[in-house]
Amino acid sequence: MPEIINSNHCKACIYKGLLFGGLNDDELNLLNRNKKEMLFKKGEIISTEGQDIAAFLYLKQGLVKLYKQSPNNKDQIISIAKPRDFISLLSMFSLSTYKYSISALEDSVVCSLDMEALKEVIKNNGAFAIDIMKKMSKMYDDIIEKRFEINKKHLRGRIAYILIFFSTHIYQQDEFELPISRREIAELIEMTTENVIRILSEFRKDKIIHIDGKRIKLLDPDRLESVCKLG
Amino acid sequence: MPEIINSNHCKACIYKGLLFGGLNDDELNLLNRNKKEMLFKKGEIISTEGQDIAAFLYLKQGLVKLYKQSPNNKDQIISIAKPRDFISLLSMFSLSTYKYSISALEDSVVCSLDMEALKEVIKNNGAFAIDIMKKMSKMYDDIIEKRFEINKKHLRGRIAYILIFFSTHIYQQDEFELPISRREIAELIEMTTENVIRILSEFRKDKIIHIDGKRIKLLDPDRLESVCKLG
DNA sequence: CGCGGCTTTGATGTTCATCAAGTAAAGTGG
DNA sequence: CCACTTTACTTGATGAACATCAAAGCCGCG
Repeated sequence: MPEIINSNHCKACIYKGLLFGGLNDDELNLLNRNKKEMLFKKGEIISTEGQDIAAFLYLKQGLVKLYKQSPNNKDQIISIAKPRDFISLLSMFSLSTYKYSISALEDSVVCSLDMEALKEVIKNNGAFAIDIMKKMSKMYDDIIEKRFEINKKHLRGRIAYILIFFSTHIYQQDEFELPISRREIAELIEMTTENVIRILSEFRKDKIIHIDGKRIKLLDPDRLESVCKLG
Repeated sequence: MPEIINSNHCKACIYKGLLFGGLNDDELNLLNRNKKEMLFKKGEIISTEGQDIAAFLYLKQGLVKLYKQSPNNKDQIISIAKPRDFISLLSMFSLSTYKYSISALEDSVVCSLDMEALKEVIKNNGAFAIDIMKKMSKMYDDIIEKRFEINKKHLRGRIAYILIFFSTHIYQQDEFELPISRREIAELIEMTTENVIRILSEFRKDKIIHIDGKRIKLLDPDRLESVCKLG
């Protein structure tokens, strides 16, 4: 169960400019009315596919995964979302239920707005509607493009890709703690857990990376980059 | 070069209800002003990725493919669109240029609306904005879901899938003319041309289908269905 | 007529999933 | 706190699935 935490009025939110910069006071008041800010502990589920959509969510802090559940314990991770991402955007206009599940990979702070209120604002503010569409479109395009990129690559290229992804886009550091298990890596880049491990070991033997459990250090980012491109 | 053909006023369009049912006369007049209806011959390119987005397109007749071009002659087909599909929806809110290329697989009639006019209508009509979002969201979700489904399958399953797709969703018949080459099938379901041919031949030998060039007849749809599920 | 694109089949080798088996780490209940 | 169970991680061996290479026939088009 997430902990509800105190929060500012939307008007004073530091993230307002992300999407709500063009709204007037009335609109912000409407959004603020049923607003909640919640802290999800690592591992907690934020929403489950099939559930009724009640809230529009965005991530203020932490890291989450969007995924589809599969029967035989083989989930499919669609995407990793980071702070400032609108994590319920993909389900927003589905027929009433969430298309994907979301869970916290790290302790995460999520801001939750009432979906009906948001739709009300969209209806009355066309410029805002277009902003939402742009965000939605970009998020979808990124997912599709990433999928194709990953599928084109061989396994070594995929692992390189995902290491660069975490290093460059998530942590902005050469050394970091992997937020997901080997198995989740497999679910994200469509291969088996065994091969994730095998190839990480190869990279270690080749002195491209250093591994200590979940702690990864990129020793030779250039070579990793070239494996990503060519593999 | 497409041929411009005469067309009704939007108000009288038989496809109005698809998306424009809730618009008033002023809005329909605005959309109608720069409207064009065009006939593209089989093989003609309707739009190219990277081009400036000027028009909102929908397909009245025919069949088209949406695809991404790749350097070494290996395109990636994203999706096949059929009449009543809004084929420029995916690019609509990208930063000014088309994300995908579109070309005609069969002689196709495309209705082209001025994109700026359409955005104007969106801005002033929130309910319409939401309708567009729903359509957009569904189109993207379908693409993503289809991608995952295809990638999970073995090659035989993929071929079965695509045969069922054409038979059920496009032609509604057991016998039909494939609108795309073996190579395009490969580009659509991510395998090599040789294997497309090989597996079609296997299906022929197994008496699951009958092949005469591009003409396909499903002899045993049930078995095909089960190959699709299990393969 | 010849050239290029599409189709077809066979042979070959690579990539990868699967199976098996074992160690380490982490949660669970008495 | 320790025995117990489960889950995560790791490595090797094996075979299946698949891409690649090669060669040839076919057809339409300039």
